[in-house]
Amino acid sequence: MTLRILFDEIRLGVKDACTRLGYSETEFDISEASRPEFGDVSCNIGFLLAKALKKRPFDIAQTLAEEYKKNSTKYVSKVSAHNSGYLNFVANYPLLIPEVVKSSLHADYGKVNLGKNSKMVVEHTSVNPNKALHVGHVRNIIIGDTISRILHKASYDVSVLNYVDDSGLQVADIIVGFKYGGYSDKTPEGQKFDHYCGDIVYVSITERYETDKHLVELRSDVLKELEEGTSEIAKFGDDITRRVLDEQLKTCWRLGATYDCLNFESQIVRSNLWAVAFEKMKSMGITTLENEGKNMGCWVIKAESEEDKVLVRSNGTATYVAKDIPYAAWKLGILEDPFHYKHYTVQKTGRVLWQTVLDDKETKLNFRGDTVITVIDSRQSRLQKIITKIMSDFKSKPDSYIHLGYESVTLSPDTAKTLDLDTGGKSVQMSGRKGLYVSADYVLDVLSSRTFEEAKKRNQELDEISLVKISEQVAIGALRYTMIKQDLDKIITFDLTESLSLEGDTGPYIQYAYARAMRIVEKAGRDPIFEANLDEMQTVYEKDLVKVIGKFDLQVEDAAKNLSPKVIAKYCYQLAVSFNTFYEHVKVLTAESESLINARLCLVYSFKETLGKALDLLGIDAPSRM
RNA sequence: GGGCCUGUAGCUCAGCUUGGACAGAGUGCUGGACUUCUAAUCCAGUGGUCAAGGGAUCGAAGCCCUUCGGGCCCGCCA
Repeated sequence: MTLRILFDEIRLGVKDACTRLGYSETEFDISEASRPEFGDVSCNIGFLLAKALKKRPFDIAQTLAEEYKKNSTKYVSKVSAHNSGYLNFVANYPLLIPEVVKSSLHADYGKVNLGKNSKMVVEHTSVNPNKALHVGHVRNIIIGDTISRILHKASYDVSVLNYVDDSGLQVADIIVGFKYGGYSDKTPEGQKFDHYCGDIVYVSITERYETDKHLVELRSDVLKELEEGTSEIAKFGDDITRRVLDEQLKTCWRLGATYDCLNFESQIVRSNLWAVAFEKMKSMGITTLENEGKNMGCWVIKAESEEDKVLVRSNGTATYVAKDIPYAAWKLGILEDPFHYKHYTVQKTGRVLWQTVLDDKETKLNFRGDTVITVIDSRQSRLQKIITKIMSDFKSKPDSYIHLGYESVTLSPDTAKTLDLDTGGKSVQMSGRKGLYVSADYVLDVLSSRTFEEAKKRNQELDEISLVKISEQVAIGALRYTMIKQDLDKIITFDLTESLSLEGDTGPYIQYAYARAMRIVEKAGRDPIFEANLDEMQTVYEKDLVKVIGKFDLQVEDAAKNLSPKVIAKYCYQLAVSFNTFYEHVKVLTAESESLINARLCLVYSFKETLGKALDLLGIDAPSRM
């Protein structure tokens, strides 16, 4: 069982007491007590009934406390009214402790049945395949990957998609660079191909557009050829794109993210999906042909209180938003699926990665969902709002298409300075085109070597291979945690120096708590006996740890319902704090009695199992040493 | 001009969805704890007119309104 049962019991008990006292039915809150001296659980019903009953909240709480005691309770050991008016409850720990500890050992501890196995699609990453990933992309990847892990834990059947815009302007840019700009398409010695394309080719060709207008014209031609997909240039483009994509995916995998399917824009363009979606919009009256004004000859979408949005230009071509509509409709299963699916690779976790193809000899699979979450930064909110509206019209059901937006990652003044940019003390938006960014690989490498030094200092007997493994796990833990612990609508100012901090509210702090627990379990040299009596654990440190362990599923539910990955980050931190406090104040292996040693060992075991599962939702490895 | 987001301790942020008990962390600074299950830890101290003003409420950091500061978006570009 978990704390949920305790909450439910109290809710029911209070309700019964109200009924018996003849109080009118009221929606009241059962919540964790804000301070330990108030007990474990609090109820605000006194305040809510005060007006109707014309009594002080405290008097009501007191009457209810007396009434509550009349019925037998299982998980509550004490009920009392507080001066403030709250009704407070103390948990029955001798019962709670063993039940929480035992539940936490189950493989699917923390699982909640929110999704009831309904199909959910999460799309994230979706970086133009012409450059290496930078820390801004990392935020997208981590949010998307974490949310898909959480939704899976909440019993959704999740498919993860990565949209590859292989026929867009940014790809055209580097193709121009290779074909007409004099850049070799050979990967330079000691460099990843994605870095070479982004750092050198993309940035310098963009610069040259300023002075060489002929290159700009060539780009338009290349773009057209990429969309048509038949020419020599298009084949060359396809080859380049896939080389970059392969390198990008290595970084994603390094970060711990995996996917189910790669969706190529070029295939959506060639699949006729757009024509089908366009006809549907026309017949539903979603888009109209403008006969006058500045948008004359265009198909537009009318929006309340905002400018009309052009979908189809007067020359008949589709705009950027328009291209997203058939894909969104495809994801929701609204349009017939024109794709077949080809094996791309098997990822490290064993998860198979597929790719869309238009070759009907390949397999037919289903990567679509009843609900679709698209992770895109909030600068795209306006366009995403349009898509959301069209999808709810298509589905005649709101909320099936969800844009999960997040604020951008900017560079701190100090970090900008390392890129030779003086921002005058302000943080600055990253820009791939201007070459103003910090790459994900670079951050991970720096972090990894920093954590390697730390790990080596502490574990001199460990060999190089183990140390490298630990430092990589810790580096990724550190990066993933900073990207997820903050609310989605807060800007993250990335500072290279600060990102190396491994103390306090960080990923490594949490991982360290896990490693400490593992050491105790190892050194104990025996398995805990969970059937034994655990009553001897009576300190606040033990009780608090049990309480935190016991609310894992409530946190998963909260995170999934609100699509808020930080909830799990905060929970992991809380678990770690609770354990470290316990660790510093009570002894496990040298406790007073054999039975107490066993009891605490059970608790430590329960903690590390729970933290391991919670960290897994964040995609952070739990190292047994560090 | 319109739309979205944001303003809480020196700094970075929780808390706001669902109003209630002295507003919490981390970091910084000051001091303390390693012959002990790993000090990437713990303990204590320091630090806040919750941007400002108004409103409804018995009660507001939270709800409503106004104002001010900061960021982003508003192309027949992608």
